[in-house]
Amino acid sequence: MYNVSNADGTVGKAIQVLDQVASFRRPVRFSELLANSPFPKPTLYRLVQTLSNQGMLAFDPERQTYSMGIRLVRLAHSAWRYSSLVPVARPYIEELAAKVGEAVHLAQLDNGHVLFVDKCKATDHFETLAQAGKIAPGYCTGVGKAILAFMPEVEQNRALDQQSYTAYTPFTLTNRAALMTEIAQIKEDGFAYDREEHEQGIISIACPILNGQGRVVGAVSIATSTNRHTIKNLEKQRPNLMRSANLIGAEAELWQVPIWN
Amino acid sequence: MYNVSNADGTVGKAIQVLDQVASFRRPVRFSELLANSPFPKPTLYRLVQTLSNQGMLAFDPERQTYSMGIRLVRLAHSAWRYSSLVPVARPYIEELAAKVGEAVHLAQLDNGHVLFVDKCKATDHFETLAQAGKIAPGYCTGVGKAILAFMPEVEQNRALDQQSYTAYTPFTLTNRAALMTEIAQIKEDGFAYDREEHEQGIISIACPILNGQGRVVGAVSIATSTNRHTIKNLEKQRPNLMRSANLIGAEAELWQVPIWN
DNA sequence: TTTAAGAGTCTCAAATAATGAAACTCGGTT
DNA sequence: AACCGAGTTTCATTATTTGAGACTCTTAAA
Repeated sequence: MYNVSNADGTVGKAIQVLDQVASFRRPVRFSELLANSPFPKPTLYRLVQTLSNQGMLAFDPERQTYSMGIRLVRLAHSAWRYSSLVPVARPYIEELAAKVGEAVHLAQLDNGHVLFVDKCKATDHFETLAQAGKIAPGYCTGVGKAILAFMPEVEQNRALDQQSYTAYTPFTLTNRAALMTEIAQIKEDGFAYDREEHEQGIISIACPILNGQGRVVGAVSIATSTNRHTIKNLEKQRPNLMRSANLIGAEAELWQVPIWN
Repeated sequence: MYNVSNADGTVGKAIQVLDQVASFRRPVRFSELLANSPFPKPTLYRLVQTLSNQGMLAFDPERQTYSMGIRLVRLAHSAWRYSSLVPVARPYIEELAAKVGEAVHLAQLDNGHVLFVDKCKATDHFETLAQAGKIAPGYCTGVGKAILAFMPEVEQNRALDQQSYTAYTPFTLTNRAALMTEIAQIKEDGFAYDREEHEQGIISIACPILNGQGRVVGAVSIATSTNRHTIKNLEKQRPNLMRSANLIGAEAELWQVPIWN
């Protein structure tokens, strides 16, 4: 797990600023950044300048706002294309999506965050991009819970503490204790369910992807709506889902083992 | 246009390293990086360490290789979602794709590079892995030439020098002079064509997206295959394409004007 | 087994870049 | 005219970065 807390040097600080800008999810003024920044004014100012120079941030001189730079998209393309689970998992999740006729999600870990990295819908193919890189809440999604359940205990504890436990729906687990019970069950069972916990009407079944050392590297899920299916129905997909997860895990093993977590 | 050449401080160097790792398009060893690095061994070493700590690079201890870190995907999501042309252009390119029944591409500039940022297919499952963030060659794609043609002269000159002029197909324009002639034509005409210059059998018509100040901020194209259409056919789409480009340009204006170039 | 070579890691004094309090500029108020 | 807040710049101080070289460890050859 990488270490965000003790910023290593200037580079660490710069990345911290990137994170901060990203957290606003909109163009943001310097003073807004300054207000929640640990850095003194000139320091922050220079960081933002440097990042803008480099295209990691984009400065709008008209409105005097900063937003995330387009250069990140170029860099991330490489990450996504060559060093995520995606290149390995693509064929398997496509196959799975075709077989079950429902949306299949692929997620992996980034510093305790569950990150959607790919998505295949049986019919349409293009919401994918909109979703790649999106953060999935760990405590109320199928992939999130599957990954959490199989994380090493120390990291799991840390991750459990970091969850917001916001009640998105009446079914959301809204405290750590409830989630821990659920997670124990998932670990025993090998599968996680999202019972409309994140969005009303949306359910899913998820399975962790383990590498050869039994370390969790991600999760796959089949998502559908309550109009079309029930949890009972989804359970029938367990063999298919597990098979895909195992194949991905096995191949990820052979292929590469970056430290994602 | 941001300034990559004169690295600003440590942060600039770190980003330079990110670019270098990205350029390999595969996991890369420290010594490989060192071989083409302007930095002395310990300096490069510490930079990769820091970047790995921060999740901007991923280190595989098994193989001792570095690849792009998954954290970039998370950061880029914000860029893509909140500060690219995509959120503004999405509805228009979807509409256009539906209307013409062909693939529609959206590209914008990143430091002289033409970057695909979105793509809508009408229906089909053509083999197109996620393209977002992919660099399009400027000199042999529709969107590339459209953008190049409308760039301010100084930047255009620089960009023209940076092209590789590799002959992907027999139709590729393989030198600056040929491209300049073409570009003059495009500027007059308002439209650019890709006549199988990048890939045999693939043609497209592209139109620049101009903001209120007449500055080019991106381009839209309709791409198809020679099996289905001819350039003559594509010409009929000029009104549709132009209308979409204008709408996007107008809205981008109102919305935000980050410096992308 | 020894020696050599190469890749990766670490050290430490010197060089440099980052720091931040304070001061300045520039619109827009009061 | 004085004030205010946001953004920018200055400059002496401080802390980080730097990189030649030395060290370790693994692998390969003698």
